[in-house]
Amino acid sequence: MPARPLNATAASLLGFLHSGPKTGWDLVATAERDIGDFWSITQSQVYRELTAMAQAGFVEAGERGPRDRRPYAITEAGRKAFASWVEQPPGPELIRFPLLLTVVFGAHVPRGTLAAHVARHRAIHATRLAGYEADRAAAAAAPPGHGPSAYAAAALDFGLRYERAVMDWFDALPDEINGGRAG
Amino acid sequence: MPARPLNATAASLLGFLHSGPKTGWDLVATAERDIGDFWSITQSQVYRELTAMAQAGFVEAGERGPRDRRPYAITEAGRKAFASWVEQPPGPELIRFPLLLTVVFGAHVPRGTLAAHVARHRAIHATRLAGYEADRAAAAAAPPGHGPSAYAAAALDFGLRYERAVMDWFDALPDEINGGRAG
DNA sequence: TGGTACATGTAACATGTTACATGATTAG
DNA sequence: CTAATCATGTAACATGTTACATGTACCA
Repeated sequence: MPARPLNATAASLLGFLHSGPKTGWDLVATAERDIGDFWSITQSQVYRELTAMAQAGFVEAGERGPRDRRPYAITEAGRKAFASWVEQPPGPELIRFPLLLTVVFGAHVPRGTLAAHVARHRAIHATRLAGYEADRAAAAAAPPGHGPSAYAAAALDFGLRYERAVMDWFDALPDEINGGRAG
Repeated sequence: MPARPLNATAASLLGFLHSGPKTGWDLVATAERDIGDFWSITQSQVYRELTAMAQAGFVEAGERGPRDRRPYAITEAGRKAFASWVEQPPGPELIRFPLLLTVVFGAHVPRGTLAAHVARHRAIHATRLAGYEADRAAAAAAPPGHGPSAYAAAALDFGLRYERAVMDWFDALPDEINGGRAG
């Protein structure tokens, strides 16, 4: 129980547990929905962190319910750990964009290949942007007080602006990268 | 020598080696400069990958020079491995933005703390954006044929658009997140 | 002659990914 | 009855991070 400082993944699980006990499964779904666009977490990690945090006394497992559901609740120690995590300055953001790697090494990539990769990703981003726009429209249409919080809205706004920037970038790409039809 | 498919980090080292032999140290510096903004690599990893790729026959170590410099050259097998890596569709991009985590859990974060974190990151991004803008200006001023390649320019353009989007996002943040002066 | 930048490497550990094993419950 | 979904968990491995140990060459 050496109370090592939390990592961001563990901290976000504690964050979600502030609104009541949740099972590992619930946490996976919640994380995917609420922070998945800028902080991905796998199921495997969730169970691992939950076990470790139970050890450390930051969460407590409840009785198993139907289908073996096992709810975890945040403890006082967990709240404290979260509170002190939150005081630490957040680390720098990390972007890993494999497509850009391919672009940078474009001189060593067959033209058609590069163009195909670019086109594929452009389509993915177009879909994602459309999804965010739908989310925003839904949020705007929600009855007052029932839409997402300002915090969730800010996260969505980030996603929206990011995806728009990416689309603009795709659209500004020169033919060498974007247009080539030759092999 | 089971010719496992390359990971993106190893592949980018091979990418850099296309322009001639380099030492681990050189590769760290090159990677930092050319792809560091969207693909970070540590020194430790470079030496590890280099050792593994030498084992696999993708690179060959040359004679040690002054200061124990040990240049690695890409081999034919290495070129092939790179070529087939490049044909694989690039994976999805990964963004890990700890500040956004703090924002999403804003309801459980003291107002002043949140505002301070936001302000700190805004400053960081402002600096980074200014740096990119200077890079672009320098590139534009370079004598014809001596500026960065279209590929490098595309990568810079991404960085520029990304940072602008982030700044716009900061500027659009509501007072609850941005403005709070109270604890 | 002393500090800084260069240069390689290892060890230990943290985090993330993939794949699998197992079983319960629900809906059609 | 059976397929899909819910649900937990483990194992093995890949990748990334941090810290340290060691020594060289250059410059003031």
